[in-house]
Amino acid sequence: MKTILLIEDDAVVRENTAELLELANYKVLTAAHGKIGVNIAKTQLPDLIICDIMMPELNGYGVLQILSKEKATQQIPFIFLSAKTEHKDVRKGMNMGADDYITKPFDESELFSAIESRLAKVAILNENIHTSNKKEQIVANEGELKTIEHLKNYFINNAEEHTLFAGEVIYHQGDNSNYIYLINKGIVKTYKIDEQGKELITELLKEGDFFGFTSFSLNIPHQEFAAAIEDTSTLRLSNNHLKTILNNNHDLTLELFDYLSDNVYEIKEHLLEMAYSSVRKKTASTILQFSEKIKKTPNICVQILRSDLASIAGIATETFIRTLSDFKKEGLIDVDGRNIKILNIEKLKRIN
Amino acid sequence: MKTILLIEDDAVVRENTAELLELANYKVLTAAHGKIGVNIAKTQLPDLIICDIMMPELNGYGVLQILSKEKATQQIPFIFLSAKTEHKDVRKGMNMGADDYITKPFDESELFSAIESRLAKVAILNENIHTSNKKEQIVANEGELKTIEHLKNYFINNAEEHTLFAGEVIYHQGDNSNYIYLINKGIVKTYKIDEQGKELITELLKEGDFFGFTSFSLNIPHQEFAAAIEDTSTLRLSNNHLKTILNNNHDLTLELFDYLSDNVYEIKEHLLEMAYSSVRKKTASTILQFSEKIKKTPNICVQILRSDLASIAGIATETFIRTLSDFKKEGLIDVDGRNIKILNIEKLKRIN
DNA sequence: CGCCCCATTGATCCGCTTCAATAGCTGTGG
DNA sequence: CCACAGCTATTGAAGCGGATCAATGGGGCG
Repeated sequence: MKTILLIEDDAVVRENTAELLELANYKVLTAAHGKIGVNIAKTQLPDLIICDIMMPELNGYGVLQILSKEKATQQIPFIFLSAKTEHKDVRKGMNMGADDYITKPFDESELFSAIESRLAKVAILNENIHTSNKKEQIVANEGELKTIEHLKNYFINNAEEHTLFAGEVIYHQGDNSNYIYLINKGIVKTYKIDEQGKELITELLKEGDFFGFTSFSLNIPHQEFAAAIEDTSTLRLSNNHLKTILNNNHDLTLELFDYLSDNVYEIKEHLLEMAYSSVRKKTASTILQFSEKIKKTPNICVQILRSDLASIAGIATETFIRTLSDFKKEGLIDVDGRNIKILNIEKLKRIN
Repeated sequence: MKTILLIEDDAVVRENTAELLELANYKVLTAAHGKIGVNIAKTQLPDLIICDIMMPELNGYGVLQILSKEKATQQIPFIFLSAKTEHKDVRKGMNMGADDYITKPFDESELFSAIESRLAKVAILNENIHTSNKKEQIVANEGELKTIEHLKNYFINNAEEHTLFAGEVIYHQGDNSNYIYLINKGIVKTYKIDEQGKELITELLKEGDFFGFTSFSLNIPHQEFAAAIEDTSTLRLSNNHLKTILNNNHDLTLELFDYLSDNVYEIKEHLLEMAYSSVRKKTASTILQFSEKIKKTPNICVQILRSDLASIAGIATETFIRTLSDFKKEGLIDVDGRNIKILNIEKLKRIN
């Protein structure tokens, strides 16, 4: 019988869910908050953990972080439980290494399918480890790249390094697309230029991000520009090379597909904001996004031109600066030269 | 030795390219415009055709159309040659059944790699036809779905039909995403709603389009709404079912990947316009896009609410209508009830 | 030390949204 | 078959938000 650890602060949800799981013939351990959860996880080593995100004492992210540091607990499948809220929270969790997540309220079928699929994955993984010592060697080649993390490793070992100075253009709109890039170090913007020469930044990319996808089967040239915002090192692999890899690694292909659709949603979010939001909102969410994304030091936007920030927001540089000044007067941020420090993150998020 | 037919009106380009190809040991036939090209193709049955898009007499699309109607010529690989121009033109060509395209100016390596890869595909195809009569039966199942067209057929035969009245919502933001949809008949919009309740249409989908992708490996809920604009029939297949199919059909997965990245570019284009274009431009390109996309009768926008059009453009309904009135006065369009008829398509495209 | 690029602030102007009122269309029920 | 309700299209007027042009201030790099 499989053991499941359920960490959830709301007693009602906790008990209902536990009951459900027991009916489904799992052994259930429960914890009312993160700290207890971590202790149980370490001592009992359950087969799977389901964990709420918003909790007092120690929240879900913290639990995941602690457990993923220890060898004994790091490979236990971890499923987040969250209210139907920001997509971003989810991605944050996934980036930290969660395996799946379920939104509250959920029905049984969702819950069980998530659990089963995660347990099944572990089973397959174990089997592979036991049966295939030979394969281990291939992992270093292109035989067995299951996840995007594997692909990143492959890039590090096999791709061509390409270093760029701040401001240098990586590709132009209309260039043939021959490479897929992974950022090794630095920040890159992809942008478009309209007929009047105004620049709009469509994506900001940092260490660990891929870019440069157009099409695998066709010779479609790039539809946008890419340039380094600061000194940057990229790893690039030819389109065809990557295609060969994908041909041998179906799971990876599906992961990349997900990566891309995630991307689509982010851009659509941007689209909505672009269409209807006030300059105040655009400004606020641009600095929030940038500081969150780049995160050298928390809550600070550093070393980026005002004009670049403005062209993420899609507004005039002067307007952007004016709004910054307003925010400063209102005590929401502090400006020190080129750096912007966020003082009141909550109020900034609530701006409309 | 393989024979290549080159159809190109510009004598310089034609001769240079022909020379290149001959050096590479192909037999080359040349034609100075579409009509000659079609004749040569029918009589000589080359192994591959390279054809310019913009030509006098009969343009590239026409050539492709004619040749794809005849059994003898329809399976000859067809590569378009085009100036580095609108992405859209390319997609148009691909939809009509071209196999690849090359942008001018090109270098030899591009040209040869395109040719080789197409010739290789044909070789594989032939081999399959000769060696595998058994497989033929499987094609009807889920064994061998190589292209998106195959997938569409599969949907028609296996997916659950779902009919909707105009205005009916297909899924809400926050809903769990369990299905992938193919539109059988009708028009669907996907849209987002901002905090003030304003609606922005992120995509318009018609017969033959897929939508509803979120993630294959995770339980990510929909991040937008989808609703029928007119009475619509969709075919839907569960996420897991599609995933199973993709697991068995790698080529199809790559095609879907391309389909999605194509999508990304379209949305980014929209983003740029949203950010910096005037209302006149937004209005013009909205009606152009809609009439082109929906194309019941050429150059007419029919049966769509003004408010829907305005929320593609991302502007107020009143502003949209006002701009329509202006266009009418300027003789660019004609308005008849809910219908909009485009009179001067060129001028409309040039609006800024 | 000086130049140049970038940040900042001011003033003006116009395009677009919003609110409001009216006209036109469509479908439903008596 | 007509009348009325409810929705959609259209036009008008007013007010404001943001772009643009222009000028000044500041900081880093050669």
